[in-house]
Formats: sequence, C-alpha cells, structure tokens
Amino acid sequence: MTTRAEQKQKTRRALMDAALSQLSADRGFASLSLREVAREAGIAPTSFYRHFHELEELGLALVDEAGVTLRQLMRQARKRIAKNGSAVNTSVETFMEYLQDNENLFRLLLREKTGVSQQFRTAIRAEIDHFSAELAEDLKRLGDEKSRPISNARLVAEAMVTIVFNQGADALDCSPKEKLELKENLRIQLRMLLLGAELAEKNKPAE
Amino acid sequence: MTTRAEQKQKTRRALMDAALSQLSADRGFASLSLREVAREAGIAPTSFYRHFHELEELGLALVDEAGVTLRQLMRQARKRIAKNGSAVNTSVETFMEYLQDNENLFRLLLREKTGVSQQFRTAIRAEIDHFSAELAEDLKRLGDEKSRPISNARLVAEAMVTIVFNQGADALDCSPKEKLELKENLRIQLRMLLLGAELAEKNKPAE
DNA sequence: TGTACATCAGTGAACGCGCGTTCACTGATGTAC
DNA sequence: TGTACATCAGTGAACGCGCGTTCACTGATGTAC
Repeated sequence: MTTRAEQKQKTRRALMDAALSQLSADRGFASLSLREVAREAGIAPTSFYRHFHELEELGLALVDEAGVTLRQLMRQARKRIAKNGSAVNTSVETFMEYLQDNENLFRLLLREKTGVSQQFRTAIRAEIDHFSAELAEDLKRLGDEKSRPISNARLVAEAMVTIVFNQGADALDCSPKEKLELKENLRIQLRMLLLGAELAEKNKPAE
Repeated sequence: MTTRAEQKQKTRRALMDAALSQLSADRGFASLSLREVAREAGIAPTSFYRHFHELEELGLALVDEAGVTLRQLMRQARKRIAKNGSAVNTSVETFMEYLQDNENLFRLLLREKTGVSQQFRTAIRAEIDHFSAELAEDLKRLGDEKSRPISNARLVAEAMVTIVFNQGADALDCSPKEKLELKENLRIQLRMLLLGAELAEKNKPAE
C-alpha cells in the first residue's frame, strides 16, 4: 500500500473512532454532527467529504464493523464451549466480556436498531439476523449431540438474542455487583428457554 | 375548571400531540426541535415555555402517558383472559391491538429506553418494571390456579416483556401478512418460556 | 352589578451559535518519460 | 536518476439556515371590593 493511501486510511479510521468515542449512554448517533466528528478526528470539517458523503455513511461503516465483532464473539464462544462445555454459562460469560471491549459499538447496534433511518435499521437487522441464524444452528447441533433436540431452533435463537442484547444494554450502566446479578438472571432465563424448547420437541410427536 | 385553565390545558395537550405526531419510524425524540413542536401545535416558539421548561420535560410527560396506556393494556388483557382463557393467545392479541392504537407512544417508550438522557431512561425503566411486576403476579396466580406453578416468575415476566416489546417494535414496520407470522412466532416463544418455567419448578424439589 | 387592578398565556423582534455545504486553493505524493 | 505533470487529501473563508432563549409587550380572563 502506498503512503498516500495509507494516510487516507488512517484518517478514515480516525473519523470512525471519533464518532464512536462520542457515542455514550447519553448520546445517540442522531445527535452527532459532522463538524464535531471532524473536530474530534483532528481534521477540517470540509475534509470529512473526502471519506464519506454524509454522516450516515460513516454510521453504516460502523455497523459493518459491529457485525464483524459479533462474528468474532460467536467464534470465541464456540471455541470456549468446545473446551469447557456448559454452553449457557460460557456464552453469557463470553458475551459480557465482549460488551466491555465493544461498549460503544454495541450501543450503536442496539440503539439504532430502532431509529434514525431505514437504511440503518435494515443493516443492523441483517447483522442481528445473521447472528441469530448462526446461533440457531449451534443450538440445533448441540441439542442433537446431547440427544435433547429442541423445537423451533430459529425462534429460540431469536428470543435468546433479544433477551441477551437487552440485558446487555442494561449491563452497560450497571455497577459490577449488579452485573453479577444480571448475569445470573440471564443464565436462568436462557436455561428456561432451552428447557421449554426441549420439552416442546419431546411432546410434539405425542400430540 | 375556569376558562383560562382550560385553554392552557388544551395548548399543553396540543404540544404533546404535536411532539407525538412527529415521532415516526425515522424520527426519534432527540431529533425534535422546540420550534418545530411549537409550530406543529400552532403557537409561537416562545409560548412553549409557558408549559414546559424544555423539550425533555414534555418528553417525560409523554412517558407518563405511555405508562398509563400500559396499565390499561394490562387491565384489558386480564379481563379478556378471565373471559376466554388462553392466556398467551389473548395477551398477544391484546398487545397487538394496543400497538396499533398507541403506535408513537410505544415507539417513544421502546426507543428512548436506550438513549437521550438518564432521566428519560430512568422514567421508562420504572414504567416497564412496573409492567413486568404486574405480569409476574399474574403469571404466578395463573400458574397456581392451574396447578402448574412456575419458577422465577419475575424473571419469566421480564423475559416475556423483553421479547414482546422487541417483536412489537418489528411489527410496527410490517405488512399485515408478516404481522400474522410474527404473532404466531411470538406465541410459540412465550409458550416455550412458560413451559420451561413450569418444568424448572417441577424439577426444583428433586434436585 | 360595576369598576379598578392583577394575573398570565401567548407574542414578535432580536440575539448569538453551530450547523452542513460550496468553492477555489495548496502542496505533498505519485507517475510517465 | 531527474524532470515535468497529474492526482488528490486536506484547507479556510464564506454562505444561508434553523435553532434555543431573552425580553418587553399585549390583551383577555380572573378577582377584590
């Protein structure tokens, strides 16, 4: 890669990081301004246009990035489960670590799932759907391996993702002590869901 | 009530309705401006201050209102369940009707649950917690009546609310056909949760 | 009931501010020969 | 390797705009007597 292209890439990165760093509990993407992001990134407002047509385009790039982190999360969880077993506990643990490392990316994902623009929502929906689909396959595989197959794997996965992501959002504004409680609650909720899904499958042929 | 107070009340109402009417799939509360709301309500921007100190105060009034509608929803669902039985089906049906009648209030609740300001989030959290608590009691009571008691009623209620509200958000941007499918999925998910909660309770003494 | 005064919801002009966007530019980097 | 030209990321001035907020005001409604 040539020096010029490298520099451009760096600036683009700086813009994305600047936007990300402004996202916090109290500031959604909609409240960012182009000038503010450029200022934070250390360039003139006009230079922004060398990289994105508008703020929303930058936002979509961030959503892409968030999707990548989700896929990493999934891979990591799989690896750990293969090693430790205890799918629910391990997944919850891995997810909470992910949250800490990707606080603002996760905020973006969760918050803008409802909001801002159609394009945003569609992009985020796609990332989350992809995540749910992968989870569904894992659930199915794990259930069959343990001879406790589950019914409606996709719906179970979606419900799990919904619960985990929403509790995750709460966890972001929690004290460490509350976080422990929240994790335990999360485990209980996921186990109940799994239990119900297994039972529903067992009873299905009988009905 | 005197004429002057009546008139003031009417204008206040107009301001709240104006704000509400601007909320839609693409516009969150954060994107509203005081001038815009005043314009929509048919008064001068400066008159806004006769009713609220700032936009956020108006928003909190809307959250209060949303809380009231949630309590109405709960009462209606109870009445219908007492008449029809079939708690899950009836609840889902009642909730979907509620959604149609309170589209923007619900959007506000769900969207600003994560976002805008600490005060906003706290107020919404309180409304939703209250709703969950009532649901938990109902679940417990119904479970005991049917001699199928459930474990962790509060956590089950919270998981249900999370799932229902999030699917509800999706339902807002759905075609009628997709809505039917969504309702069916919702029923399945809630039933699995209930099933798991009942089984968890049954197995508890044995462990 | 009539009069004199108080209240206060709503007003319009004015302010300073940060915004997004345009434009013609600069000067370092890259390329062709 | 040296030279002449092309590219293009980053710039600074300037624009018009809608914003939130202040202020002194108006005039209808309400109250005291």
